[in-house]
Amino acid sequence: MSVPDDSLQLTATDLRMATFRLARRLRCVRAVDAMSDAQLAVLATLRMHGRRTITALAERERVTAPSMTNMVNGLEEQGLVVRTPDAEDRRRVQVDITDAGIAIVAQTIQRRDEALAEMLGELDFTETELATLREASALMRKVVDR
Amino acid sequence: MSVPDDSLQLTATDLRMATFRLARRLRCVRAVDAMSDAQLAVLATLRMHGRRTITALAERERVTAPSMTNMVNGLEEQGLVVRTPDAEDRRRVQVDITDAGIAIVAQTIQRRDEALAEMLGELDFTETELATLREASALMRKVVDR
DNA sequence: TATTGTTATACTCTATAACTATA
DNA sequence: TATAGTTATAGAGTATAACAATA
Repeated sequence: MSVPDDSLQLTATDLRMATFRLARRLRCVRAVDAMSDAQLAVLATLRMHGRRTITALAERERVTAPSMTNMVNGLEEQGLVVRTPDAEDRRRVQVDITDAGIAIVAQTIQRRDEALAEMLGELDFTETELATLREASALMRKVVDR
Repeated sequence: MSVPDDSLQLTATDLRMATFRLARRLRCVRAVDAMSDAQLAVLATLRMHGRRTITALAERERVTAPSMTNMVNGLEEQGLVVRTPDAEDRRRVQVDITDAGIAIVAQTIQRRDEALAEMLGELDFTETELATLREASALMRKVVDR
């Protein structure tokens, strides 16, 4: 190994604390107050990866199929997704995000980014500090995607 | 202002995405699988800041007083917190974390840090990259605490 | 009167078990 | 038989409204 375990542990502790606190702070910024994190996560998945079956969505969100059925019911009632029967395998149901659903995800992301950008701006960070945050972001995504 | 809006917005978007993904990944690591995020957050607050009234806990966790009453009931049934009537103001109830509650918070934090340290180790990050993550963590905490 | 906490009630998200329809 | 999805039912966490006890 190239670095001592101490460096890894210290870095992990710092990063864990900072990540949870910032996520918690940003999570409460939404396009629609009534929208739950669970619903928003389903919409974000559909927006990024396109139509998915109930089972595929349940696996991705790590919930059971009945839970996903329930959640898709709620989203469909709000007009944010639509169910389409699968032509090839008639047991399956494809779930698509609607334009209204896309708009809510886009607006939530925009609000969070604006809120965070404003926080960064208020602290008068230097270009060097902002660059550090961007480099760290790239490293964090490597950790998640590894 | 010292830096262009573009830098702020780009940094905010990178950091928002990385933060949410890493938090989501680490959130599923717990000492006890049956423990919810909400319960864990209450325990962590009590461990860090000491005894608190129901109202103070509700404000800190941004939930209503009835919700906090409900959650404290659940934690008390599990022996993780205890209610103590306030001697000075008998309307109040002080909530204290027990040794069992402290142990669960400590174990969860340790598991998450170990999981993250292992992820960092597997990617063979350099000392420079680890330092970038620690610097970014400090900046993120400044954002949250500002 | 105002504040602190609880109870009553309801809605959402979660689960497991049992069911239907299809492969 | 196995798979995809739904329904039935239950528990946890959330809310608002109404209440009791205390300040």
